[in-house]
Amino acid sequence: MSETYGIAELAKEFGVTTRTVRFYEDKGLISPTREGQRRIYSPRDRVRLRLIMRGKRLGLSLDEIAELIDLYDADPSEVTQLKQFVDVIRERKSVLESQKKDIEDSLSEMNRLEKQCVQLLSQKQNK
Amino acid sequence: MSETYGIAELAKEFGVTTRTVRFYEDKGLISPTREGQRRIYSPRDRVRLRLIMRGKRLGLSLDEIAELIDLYDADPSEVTQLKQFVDVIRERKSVLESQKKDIEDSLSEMNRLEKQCVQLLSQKQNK
DNA sequence: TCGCTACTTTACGTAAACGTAAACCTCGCC
DNA sequence: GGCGAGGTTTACGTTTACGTAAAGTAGCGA
Repeated sequence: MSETYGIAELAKEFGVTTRTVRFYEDKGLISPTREGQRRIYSPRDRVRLRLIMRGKRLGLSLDEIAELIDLYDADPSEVTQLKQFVDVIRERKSVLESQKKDIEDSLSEMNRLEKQCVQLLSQKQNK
Repeated sequence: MSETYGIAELAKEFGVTTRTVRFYEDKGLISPTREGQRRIYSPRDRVRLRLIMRGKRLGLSLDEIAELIDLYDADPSEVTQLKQFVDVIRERKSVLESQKKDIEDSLSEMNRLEKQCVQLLSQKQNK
């Protein structure tokens, strides 16, 4: 029998409120079962929450995140579907690549700034 | 004498509406000069717009972007300020690093999915 | 002088992603 | 059997980042 989680437990683990977790359910991002009226979360729900959080860190909207999660779940049988599927994946990849470039540019600027500061500091300290 | 730009011109270049450009001015992110009542944008404003767009692609809020732009502009004279400055930069760097990791994870998942699809496709095609 | 185009201010509207408050279960414990 | 902790639904409130409409202005060509 596999592990289950309560709402407070998951909320705490991911650093959000229970309201947020319920909100994601409203949006169809997770679908816990019920035990009476209480929500019971499966490991699968937990994985989804992890995906949601990563999406948010990358600046995606909940709608975009939903589409991505569907990507993981989908199981395209038709060849046509499969081809569309590949297109979506490549689309997504190119977005990620350009985002990666943005980050690398930002990082090298930050490194430059840091270097300047450290140098300035050593100058001021040594006089 | 250096180049200037009109609002429609810049809006078009960055793929946003003029409303958006004015909104950023409202938020203090850019400050064009005026020629009569019309806004005149400098190359500096243009650079800032570029920074704003990159920030948005990385999922930052306009407030966060404002802070980052201040980072570039700031010219800390005091040693104490300089040290704080370095702290802020390192903070920012660590956020970027973890974002980079998220992206790389996403990318490898996409690659895995793509591979699966392509393989499935070739199976179906060859039967 | 008219009319067009591009720009302006003012202001109300909206979608997303929750926050917050109210009022109601229900389970375990003293 | 009361009650406190933790969960639930319902619903209105809030912030961010603009959209959109109205009404005015300024320059420019016919």
